[in-house]
Amino acid sequence: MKLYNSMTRQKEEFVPITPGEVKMYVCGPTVYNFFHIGNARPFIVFDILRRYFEYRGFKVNYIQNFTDVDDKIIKKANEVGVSSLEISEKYISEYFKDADALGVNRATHHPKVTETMEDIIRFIEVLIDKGYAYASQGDVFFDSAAFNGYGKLSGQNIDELEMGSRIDVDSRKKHPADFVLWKAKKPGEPAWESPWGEGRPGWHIECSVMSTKFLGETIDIHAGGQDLIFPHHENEIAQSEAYSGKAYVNYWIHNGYININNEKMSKSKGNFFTVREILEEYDAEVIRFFMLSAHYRNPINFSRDLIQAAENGLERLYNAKENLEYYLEHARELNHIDGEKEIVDALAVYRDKFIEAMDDDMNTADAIAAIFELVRDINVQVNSEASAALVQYALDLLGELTDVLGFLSREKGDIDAEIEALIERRQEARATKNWAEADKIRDELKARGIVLEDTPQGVKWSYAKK
RNA sequence: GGCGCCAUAGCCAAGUGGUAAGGCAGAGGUCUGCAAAACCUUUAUCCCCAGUUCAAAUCUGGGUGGCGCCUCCA
Repeated sequence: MKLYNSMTRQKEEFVPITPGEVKMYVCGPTVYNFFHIGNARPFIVFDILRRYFEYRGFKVNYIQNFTDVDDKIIKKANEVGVSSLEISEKYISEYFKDADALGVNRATHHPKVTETMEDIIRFIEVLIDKGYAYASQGDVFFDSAAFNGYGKLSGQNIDELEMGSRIDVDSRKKHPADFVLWKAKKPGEPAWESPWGEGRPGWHIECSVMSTKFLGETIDIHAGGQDLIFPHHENEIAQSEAYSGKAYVNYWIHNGYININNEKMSKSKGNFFTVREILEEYDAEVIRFFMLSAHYRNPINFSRDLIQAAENGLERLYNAKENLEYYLEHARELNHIDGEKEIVDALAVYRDKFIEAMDDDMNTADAIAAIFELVRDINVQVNSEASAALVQYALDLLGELTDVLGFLSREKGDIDAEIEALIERRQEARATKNWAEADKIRDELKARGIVLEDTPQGVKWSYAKK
């Protein structure tokens, strides 16, 4: 499999540190609010990367942190008048509600900063001992000039950064690019005991520590949004490589933004939609489909029209699945597959196309195209005349591929007796060519969210779109 | 000022050297009591200019337009 590595700026063959295993870390949310569609992109996209690795037989150790100590959490807590711990715990549980709803699988571990404090302090002590960090009045700074690879990920030259052009530089810093590892306590802030007095960790140090703690000093993949490249990931590299003397990450993977009217969706601009509000209108799989219909590194513009188009596209996939299920129940001749081997072989080609696309830097757009081509072939070749064995094969193959992308997981379930009776009554009306009555019942069911379709084998029902 | 990304049909979007995947929307048709689903047909020479090459959407240079990072941000 090839992955685009932000460090080398090219696609590279993925070679895991340990054969058959993937150690990956994804920067998680700062929990002070509901997350928006833009935040959801890395969660979804890297969940797919993980699923794909698992599909290909890798064991994946997947770590995603919660930043539960942070300026914004403290600010929110003060506004609401509760402790910052109450805020962070609340939004961790809200995070899981939305992420679960989106079908994002839970990470192997979801470590929190508050649970990693001792490790963080020990890590900073090592950096000071090694001469990469210095303390000043209860704060600890990383000495960026002491680490000679600073800027290698972002391509920034340490002396050409416009440091201080937008915010004032702390006069205690030796170099403007130095960043804080530990912040001394200010009044009204949560704090932990440390060798430098009471305080709390800076933002960048936590990811270095948690990644090292759970995955080791060198890991396979570190992922996140492109906006984390500088300074967050750059700083992580400096901290971790200064600490261990080893390469921190083999493959840096960054997703593109979600835009609105061609501008980055962000909390500070206020041009965002929360996942919570979009889920009220659309099924979670529609959001997945929407995000995966473009390559993960390209920006996606968000709009209702595009979500609507995604919903329509997804429906085509569901129709194919439901038609197959219907054939399976109503197939006239079962279990002899004479003359069908060629069809089976033809369908299997789409699995190869799917894998080829995913192997190429997770090209989900091409992978989805392969699924659509599979569906076209299924619709042409597999019908009510097909053997049950062939129908089952097509259904399994479609399920296999869509599972990797998290589509088509919705099951129909059973229909209730009252609806069933109405369908029966309509069938009787149709038998006597009482079309007015039949159409009236069909309209009534549609109003109740049940869509009927007449097929040569009988009537097929499905749920109306959300 | 430094670093970087993008520009393909009405819309979305793959394709990164050999004469343009897929989806949505639209039009026509087949099937159907009607509808739906499905199938068939139909819609592009790839922002502009110059260059390299037998051959470029794909490489190089120069434009134009848009976006991002350099402060917290997925």
